[in-house]
Amino acid sequence: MENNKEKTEPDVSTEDKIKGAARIVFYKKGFAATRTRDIAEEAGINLALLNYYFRSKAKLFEIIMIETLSGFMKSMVILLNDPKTDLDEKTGSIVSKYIDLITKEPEIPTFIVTEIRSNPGLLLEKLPIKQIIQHSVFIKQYKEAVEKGDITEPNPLHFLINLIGLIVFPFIAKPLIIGGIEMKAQEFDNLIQERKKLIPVWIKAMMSAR
Amino acid sequence: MENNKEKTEPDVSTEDKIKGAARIVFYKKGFAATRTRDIAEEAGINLALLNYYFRSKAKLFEIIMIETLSGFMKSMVILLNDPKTDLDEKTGSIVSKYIDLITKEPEIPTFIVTEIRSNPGLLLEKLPIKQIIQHSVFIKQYKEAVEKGDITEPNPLHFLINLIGLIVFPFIAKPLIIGGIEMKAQEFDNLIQERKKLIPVWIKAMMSAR
DNA sequence: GTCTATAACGTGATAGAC
DNA sequence: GTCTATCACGTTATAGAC
Repeated sequence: MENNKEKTEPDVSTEDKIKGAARIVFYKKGFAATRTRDIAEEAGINLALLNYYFRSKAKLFEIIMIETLSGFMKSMVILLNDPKTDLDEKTGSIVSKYIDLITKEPEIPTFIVTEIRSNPGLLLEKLPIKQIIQHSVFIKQYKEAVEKGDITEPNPLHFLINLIGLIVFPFIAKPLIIGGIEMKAQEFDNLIQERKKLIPVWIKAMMSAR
Repeated sequence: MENNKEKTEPDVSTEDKIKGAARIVFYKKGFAATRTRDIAEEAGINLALLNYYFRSKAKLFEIIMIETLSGFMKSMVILLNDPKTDLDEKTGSIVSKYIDLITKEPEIPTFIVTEIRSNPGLLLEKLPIKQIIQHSVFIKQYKEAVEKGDITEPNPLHFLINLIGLIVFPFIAKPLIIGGIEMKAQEFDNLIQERKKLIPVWIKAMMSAR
């Protein structure tokens, strides 16, 4: 029912049309390579309206950036702080949740990576990752598992980097995989779906390796 | 002896000064966000010289891009095709080689990822990844290991994605790690050095998990 | 709120003197 | 080969009519 492009949607506000279009274009091309004309055209509106609703290209970008980042992190924080799930369940739900999420919007990881490079300061003020992760249920459970000997790697940062990396990296490297090996888009999707089952198994094996 | 910035180097050709500066600026900012003036300034030469030696910004970029890509892939192809090493040794040498390489030039992975997004066609003509990898010694050895039951995951693509991802992802996510967790640069380097020993162990555990 | 027209500016590239 | 000066163009942003 609401599955169509913005252009054919009748009852969305102009402001939201612009934001939707900005998301599409910024995700695909990044800030520097995006022209405000691209956004206006994608939104099906006049160029001047962009500056009427948002003051500038930079301001519009910042809004998209912050929304994207916080939207992306939100599920992570919630899942890591769930007291009702153990470590294995947390791994499984994060893998499943994020592979689905990124499959729907595959450009997001590369977008975040490229744009944070040119603006590293923006996020660390806006997103209090540190506090949330350091006092999370996950960290507590991780330390317990290390003490019990279920996990051999004492540093939870390796765990998180590996988990997120195994999920996200194929999407970041997608053009290289597709292009380098002449893979069809459908085959790539299958590969990703396979990983949904494999990554939790891999993670468990890795972190208890000796 | 030759450890200084280009600016103070006496006896490098102007052409090489420009290429060196272009590498630095393109790596850091990407094609779209780079101004030819930035490169000229970094090289300590006049802007007009850039167009004298290289026809345009795009042409200069293409040279840097191709040199970077082929330089980055070269070691991989060689190591994967070495008939004298087994799978474990290949893993170890690739991890060690690439962590050292990227530690020296940490911006390369993000540079490749971001710039290939806007120019996916460029590389797949220039780099015959497919042929080289499909007929590699590595593939042969991998299939043998699967048949012997040493490896449970039948698809070598997962192996390669995981291996490269575990190596490269921390560098790509570096601003997030450093910023998000308020890590010092030195601590990050230590983390990376730890991974040099850990990744081979992890990979072995992952790929023989059941 | 939305449009057209245009100002203001930045950037890639070149002409031409040395 | 190297420089200064400048052109030509694309892009962001705004003024002002509707």
